Amino acid sequence: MKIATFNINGISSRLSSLLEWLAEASPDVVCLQELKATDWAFPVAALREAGYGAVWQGERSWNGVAILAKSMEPVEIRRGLPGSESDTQSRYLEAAVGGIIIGCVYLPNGNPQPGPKFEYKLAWFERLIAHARGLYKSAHPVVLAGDFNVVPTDFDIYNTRSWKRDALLQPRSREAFQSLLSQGWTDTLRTLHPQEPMFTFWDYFRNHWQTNSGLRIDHLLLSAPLKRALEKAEVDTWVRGKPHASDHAPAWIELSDTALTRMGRTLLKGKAKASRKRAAPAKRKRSQ
DNA sequence: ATGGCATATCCTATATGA
Repeated sequence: MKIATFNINGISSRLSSLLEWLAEASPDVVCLQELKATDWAFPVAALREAGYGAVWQGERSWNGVAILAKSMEPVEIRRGLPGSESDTQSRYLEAAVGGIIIGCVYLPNGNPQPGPKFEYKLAWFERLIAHARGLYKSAHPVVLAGDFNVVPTDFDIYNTRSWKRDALLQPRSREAFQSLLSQGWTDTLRTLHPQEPMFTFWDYFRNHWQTNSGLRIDHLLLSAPLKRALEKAEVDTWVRGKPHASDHAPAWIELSDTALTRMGRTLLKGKAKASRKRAAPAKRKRSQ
């Protein structure tokens, strides 16, 4: 199973390149961020024609997240994080696809910092960390994928010189990301490529794409049951090189289907065992 | 400290992104 994340930077003006990438890469699941479109402007018909079911949470002008699934309809679990009912920004969407929980994340950018936008970023991050803890502990197979707007280390950027003051590199942003990982999540791109930067974003300025001056800010994280299934983690950099491209490239992982099948059986067994355990004391009580 | 570019919208201007 191939799972991807792609900050599309405007789905309306990028629809043709999205369809081209879907046809070429054929991912099973896609997390999209920065739709920059209202719910009713989401191109559900074009995506269905391309073979993808979708759930989405749009917003006028900014933000917006979606989860696509090949030949399936993702089953929506939640939109928005717990504890942010008054937050109107569309930044988190969660759905089940083929027995896996997919969390699509668009973390606030946080610039300029310091300031209220940076505080909003950190507060949002705390809510994500709290929700992720529950997901991880649930022992479900979970993938958290999206634009986290954090450059985890200096190795994840071409050069820190002009970015030192940026919200993406601040110690507090990095601490929050490490705190999330410390729950046990696997940072897939870094785990499978410890020696390569693996950039996912190149800004539109100063020929940064042409000089490969990028940042790694799009991440795919795995919960414990999926770790053994991880086979590949890559970035489709060719998409960034196309004319009229998003400033992000799609990043994706490949999970072994045989490992997923095995994992499914183990999880079912575990559930059966757990329900027997729950049933056992009740029986004893009744017989007493 | 600013700008370089790109997207969106209440569009000969402004907010936001990272």
